[in-house]
Amino acid sequence: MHIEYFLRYNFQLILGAWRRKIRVIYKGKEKEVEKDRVQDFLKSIGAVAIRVDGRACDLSILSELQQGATVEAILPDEPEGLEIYRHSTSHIMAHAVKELFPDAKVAIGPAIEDGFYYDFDVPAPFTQEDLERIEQKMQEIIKANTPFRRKTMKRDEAVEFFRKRGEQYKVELLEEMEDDEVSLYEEGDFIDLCRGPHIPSTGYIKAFKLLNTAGAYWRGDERNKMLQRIYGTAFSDKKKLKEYLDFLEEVKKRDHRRLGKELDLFSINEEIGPGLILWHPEGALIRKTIEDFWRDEHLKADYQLLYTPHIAKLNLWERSGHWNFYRENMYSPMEIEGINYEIKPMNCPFHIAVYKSALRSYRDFPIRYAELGTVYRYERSGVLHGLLRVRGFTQDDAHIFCREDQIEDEILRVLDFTLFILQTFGFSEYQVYLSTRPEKYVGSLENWERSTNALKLALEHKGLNYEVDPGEGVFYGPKIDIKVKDSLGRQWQCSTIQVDFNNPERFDVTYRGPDGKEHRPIMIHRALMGSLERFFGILIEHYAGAFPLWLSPTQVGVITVAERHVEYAERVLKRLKDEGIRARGYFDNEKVNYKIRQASLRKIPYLVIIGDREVQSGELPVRKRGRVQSGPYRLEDFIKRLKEEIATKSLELNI
RNA sequence: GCCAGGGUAGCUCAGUCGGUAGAGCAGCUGAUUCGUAAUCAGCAGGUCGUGGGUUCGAGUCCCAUCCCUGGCUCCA
Repeated sequence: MHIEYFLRYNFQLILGAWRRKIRVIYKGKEKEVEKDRVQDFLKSIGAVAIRVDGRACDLSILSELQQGATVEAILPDEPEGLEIYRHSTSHIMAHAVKELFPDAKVAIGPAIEDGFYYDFDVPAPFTQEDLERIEQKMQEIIKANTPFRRKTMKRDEAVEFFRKRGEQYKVELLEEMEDDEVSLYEEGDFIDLCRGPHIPSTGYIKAFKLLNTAGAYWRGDERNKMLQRIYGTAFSDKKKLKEYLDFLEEVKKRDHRRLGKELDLFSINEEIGPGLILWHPEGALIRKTIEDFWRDEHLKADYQLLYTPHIAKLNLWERSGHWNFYRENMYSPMEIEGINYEIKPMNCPFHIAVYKSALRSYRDFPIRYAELGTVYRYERSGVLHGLLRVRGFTQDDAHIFCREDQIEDEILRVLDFTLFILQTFGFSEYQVYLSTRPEKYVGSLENWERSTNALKLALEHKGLNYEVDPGEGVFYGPKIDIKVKDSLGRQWQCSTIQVDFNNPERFDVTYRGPDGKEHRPIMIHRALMGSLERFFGILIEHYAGAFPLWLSPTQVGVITVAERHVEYAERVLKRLKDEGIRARGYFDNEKVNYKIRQASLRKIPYLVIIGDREVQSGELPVRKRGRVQSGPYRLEDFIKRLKEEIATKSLELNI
């Protein structure tokens, strides 16, 4: 898309050669534009800014351009243009807020992924009505079409300027800047410290909406004052804004907490405790199906399955370093017979203990231990969120013990395995991140170097594009994180693969090498789905509650028309169940429509309705989820098709 | 943990100025035996999150506390 715009709108200014006229290449055609009219021309194609020799600038600098400069239009439809556009909208919002709340102090107001925000220091939080008033005021400012003007000031001068206006946050920002000279943007009565660039005038904004308010710490530090943040979004036209608002609606509809309740999949109970999940029968059935799949595939992939306890002596975590690094997020120890025990926050020490239960040889390698291990971590109350952020969850954990020269191969295997598992659930787009050494770490720099390289090599070998996340590694080693894209295009981090040189040392893990001497193995920690609870939440939203056949808790609904059909329908139901198909009968004395509605609300993939015709013909017409008719099929044929679709874990309903 | 909003029947929600708590769905009972997204009638269902206070009287006002929601911070 950017290429297209580049071709269509890229043009060159060659000043001097034509003095008054400028050669413009526009839509593939060369034409001359009066120098004075270039700005109008750019406006006519909707450019929000220009890129001069690759740097984004205001349109207004056209008059100062040097000879031979290459100028490219930045449009609001490309990422950089949209960012400028939204950033300008945040200024307009701040302007409106200052008009309505003159005592408000402004903090920062950047463009973000889907819009923008601005933080204010105000005595009372904004209400919904305030937002409406601010929106109104913004409309007025946009209608007035006031220009954004860039000004420059010496830094000290700017400090003085903002101090006089009582804008202490701007003063604080300025005082930490290195530059001698800073830029300010003035737009009507509003002036703000800003790097820019900005749109030429407020009238450029065609579609925006203020979305919500929230408290936010100044500079994101919880020791600082809590400011009031207003989130909003802006798009280059009303249609795109509407699409985005519709998307937000769809997100709401798919909310796993709502669907979890509607479909009776799980619940969280205040009396049990926040962040602790109760899996209801239908949710538990889905989980069982996922777990069976997971175990089968792990056995096929030469993993060995383990079960380990839920509590253990605290000194294990002291030894691993977790107590030191994550004490805040671990539950308080409990004293048993004078010794402190801890509910487990992770599984590794147990797997290490299994490893150490016998003398290991290099010939045994790689040793792959896998466990669906339930762990408990204390999460602060404000961060809990449905299934996505909980206090007790089950990791699909594994620890691979191997020699250093086996790391790359093992990582490659794990990568392939991960992608296979994720694809089975319909996640086919990924974003891969390589997280490197964090500020607080343990182990030698050399080990960090080597393990980071091993991860890098594996990724390159696999031909996966990845981004480096500097400093985001775990304290004991670097990691690869994989984010999947769901059916709404949202990204979720599930899989993580971590190299660990540290724990084998701390726990004195060894193996006997070909030389007959003791050596230190390395460990790879990995989780594919991450946490079953969280993954389930993501799946609910990904499928909007309409699970593919193999995962559906009820796969077939059998509905009778009248009481006289029940006997036959019972036989059909039993036959389906005997074949291992999760079928459910709707035989109560209700109208067909009512029973179809009940089953449809449950998002059951296939329904068969049994009336006189079916009893007589012995054939079953099938109603697919989404009101599509299929068939009719003989019962045996229907069963065969169901089994086929379940076995292949098809994402679509194919019958 | 912090800022804000919220918590009323199993679910979704109404409840005016402080005056003795209401609807739809679900549940139960009965009638109806019906052909592709809600048949009709009746019945039952509540310490208004919890604890305290103000008041003749609190779902409503005040305080505390728990939980939920949106963010912030955090996430082995």
